[in-house]
Amino acid sequence: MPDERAARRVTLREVARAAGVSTATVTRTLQHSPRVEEATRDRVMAAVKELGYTPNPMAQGLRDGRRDGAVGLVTSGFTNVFQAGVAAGAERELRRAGLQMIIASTDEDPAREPEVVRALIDRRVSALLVMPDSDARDHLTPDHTFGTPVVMVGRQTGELSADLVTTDDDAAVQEATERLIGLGHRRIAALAGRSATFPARRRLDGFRRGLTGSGAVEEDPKLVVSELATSEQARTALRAMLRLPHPPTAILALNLGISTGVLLERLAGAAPFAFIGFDETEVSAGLGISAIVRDPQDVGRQAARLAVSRLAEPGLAPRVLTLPSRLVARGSGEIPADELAAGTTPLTTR
Amino acid sequence: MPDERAARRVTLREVARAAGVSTATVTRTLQHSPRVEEATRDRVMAAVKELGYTPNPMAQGLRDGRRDGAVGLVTSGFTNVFQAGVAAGAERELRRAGLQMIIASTDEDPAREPEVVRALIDRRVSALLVMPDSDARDHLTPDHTFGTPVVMVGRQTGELSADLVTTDDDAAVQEATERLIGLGHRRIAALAGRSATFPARRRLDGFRRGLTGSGAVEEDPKLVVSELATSEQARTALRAMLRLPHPPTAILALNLGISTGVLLERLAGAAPFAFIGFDETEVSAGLGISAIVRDPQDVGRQAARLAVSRLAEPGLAPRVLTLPSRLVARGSGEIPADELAAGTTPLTTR
DNA sequence: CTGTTAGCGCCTTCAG
DNA sequence: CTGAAGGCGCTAACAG
Repeated sequence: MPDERAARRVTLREVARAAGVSTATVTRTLQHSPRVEEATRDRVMAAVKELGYTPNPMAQGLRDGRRDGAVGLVTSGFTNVFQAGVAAGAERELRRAGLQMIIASTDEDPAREPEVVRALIDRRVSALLVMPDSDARDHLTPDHTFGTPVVMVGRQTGELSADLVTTDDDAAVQEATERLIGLGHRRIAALAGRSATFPARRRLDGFRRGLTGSGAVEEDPKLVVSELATSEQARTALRAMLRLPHPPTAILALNLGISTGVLLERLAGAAPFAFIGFDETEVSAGLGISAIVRDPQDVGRQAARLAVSRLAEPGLAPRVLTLPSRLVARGSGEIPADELAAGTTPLTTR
Repeated sequence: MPDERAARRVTLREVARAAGVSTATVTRTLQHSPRVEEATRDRVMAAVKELGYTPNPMAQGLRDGRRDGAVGLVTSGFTNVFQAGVAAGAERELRRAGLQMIIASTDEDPAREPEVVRALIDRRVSALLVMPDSDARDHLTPDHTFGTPVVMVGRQTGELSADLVTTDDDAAVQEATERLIGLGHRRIAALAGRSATFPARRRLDGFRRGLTGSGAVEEDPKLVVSELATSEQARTALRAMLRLPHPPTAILALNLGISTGVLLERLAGAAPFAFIGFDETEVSAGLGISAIVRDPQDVGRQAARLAVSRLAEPGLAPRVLTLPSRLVARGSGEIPADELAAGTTPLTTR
C-alpha cells in the first residue's frame, strides 16, 4: 500500500545521480543551454522523466532573490461581476506566461487595502495587480513595494511609478448623455455610486460634460444622486425622482448595482423612461437594456500583459492603457422623449 | 532620489547584527519561544520594527520541505456566480488562517483539469481545493498529489482519500418537485445541464425521486431535457415544450444559466407556468422567482476550513460535509395548477 | 538563555 | 563540454 502521507519529491541531485552527471549539468540541460552534449542531454531528460522531476519553485525563488512565480491580484471582491471578469482575463494571460495568480480581497473595505497589499508584498510576489476602491496609495509607493512592479486597474496613479489600465468611462457616459439629448430628452437623471470611489466621480464628470457640452440642457441638482451603495437605494432614489413635479424622462445608471435597481423598478411597473445602464448581465442584455459596457476580460488580460512585460524588462517607463467603454443600444436607451409623452413605451422588448 | 528598482529586502542576519544577537535568537523571538530573555526580546523586536523585517516565505518553505503558504483553488471559471462565491468564501477563511489563495481556472474545459492541478502541485501548494466539472480523478490520486491535502467541492470523491464538501441538491430538487405536485401540477418539466457533470445528474435524480415518490405523476420523457449548455438553448427548449399538445404547467430549471433562459422567456411573454429556478441573482430574486439556493460563500468557507484543519493534522480520515440547498419561495413557484388554467398568472410580482 | 552549524534545493561562477 | 563549490534566507538540532 502506498504511503499517502507527505511524499518527499525528487530533487535535482537525485536526477543527477540517476543520470550519472553533476547537478550543474542537469540544470544546464533543463535550461536548454547549448553547452551540453546530445548524448548527455538525452540521458538527463530520461532520468527527469523517469523520476518525474519538477523543480522546486521555492528553491528557485530563494536562489535568485526576488521571484515567487506568482502575481498578486487585489480585488474588493469577486462578487463584483466586473472584477470577476478582470480576474478571469488576468489569470488566463498569466497562465500563458507561466505565472500563477494569488488573489486577495479587501472584502469591499477600502481601508483594508494596505494590509492586503502588504501581505502580498511580504510574500514576495513577482508583481501586483491592484483594482482599488479608494484613492489611497501611500502603500503603493516604491519603498512599500520594494520595487515590485505594480499595475493599477481602473484608477489614476497620480505620481506613482506604476502602470495603469483603465476604460474611458467618462467619454462613454458623455456620449450616452449626448445621445439622450439628441433624442429630445431635457430632464436626464444620473444615479451614481459612492463618490469616494474614483469611477463614480469620473462617470459623473462625463455626465456633466455631456450636459454642458450640448448647451441645450443645464444640470438640475435634483436629478443627480450619488452615494448609492445598493440596488435597493437606487430603487428608492429613482422612485423619489419619478414623483417630482418635473420627473426625468431619461435615466443614466452609473454602475451595475444601480442599473439593477433601476431595472427592477422598471419591471415593477414604474412610469416609463429611457434608460441606459452601466455594465450588464445576461438578463439585462436579454431584456433589451441599453448600457455602457466594457470588456472586463480584456482589461484583465492587458493588465497582466503589462505586468509580464515589466517583469521581463524592469526599466520601462510607466505606461497608461485606456480601453474602450462602448454604448450598446439594445432598445431601452433609444426611446425618444416625445414617445414617452405619448405614453407608448413598452416595458420590455420582445 | 530613491532607487525604484528591485530593492533587496532586510534579512534575518541583518536584524541579528542590528540587535547584537545571533540569527537563532531572532528566530526564537519571532516564534515566541519562551527561551528568550525579556531584554533580548525587546532589542530584537526593536530591530525588526526599525528595519522593517519580514521573513522570506520562500526561504521558510524551502527549509521545512513542503509548505508554500498558499492553497490552490481549481475552478472552471469565475464567471460562474456560484464558483465566484465559493472562491470569495474560501479566500476569506484562508486569509484568517494566514494562508493565501492561488486561483487556477480550467476555462470551462474539464479536459484541462489535470494540467491545472499539476501546475499547482508542482508549485508545492500547501493544499488544494478543487471544484470540478467532470468526474475524472486520476490526477488526484496520492501519487499525483504527493500527499498534498485535497478538498473536493461539489463532487463525489469515489475511493479518493480527499475531503468533500457538497450541497444536498438532490433533496432540494426532490422537495421542489413534491411541492409542485402538491400544488396540483401534473405536467412538470425539468431542464438540466450537461449530463457529463455530476451536479446535473444529481439534480435530475432528485427530480425523478420527487415524481415517483409521489405516486401521482409519472415521468414524461418529453418533459425532461438535459445537455443545455447556455441560457439560449434553455429558451429554445422551453419554447418547444410550451408548444406541445400537453404543455407543462410547471418548470424546474436545474442551474443558473438555464434559470436565466427561462426567466427571459417568461418576461418575453411566454405562456404562463409555475417556475422554480436553481441558484439566483439579485435580479431574479427581485423579480420574485422562487429558487433552490445555496450559500456559496459558506461552501467555500467550509472547504477552506477542512483544508486548514488537515494541514494542522494530516492524519485525519476523509470527511464529508453536506451543506443545505434550500427552496426559497418568492412567488413564481407557488402558483397552483388551477390558477394557471384560469389564466390569471401575473408575469412578475409587484 | 544564547550562539554555532548544517543544510533545505537550486543555480551560477569558476576551474578543469 | 562538465564538475565542484558556495550561498540565497531560514530554522532546528546541538552545544555551551
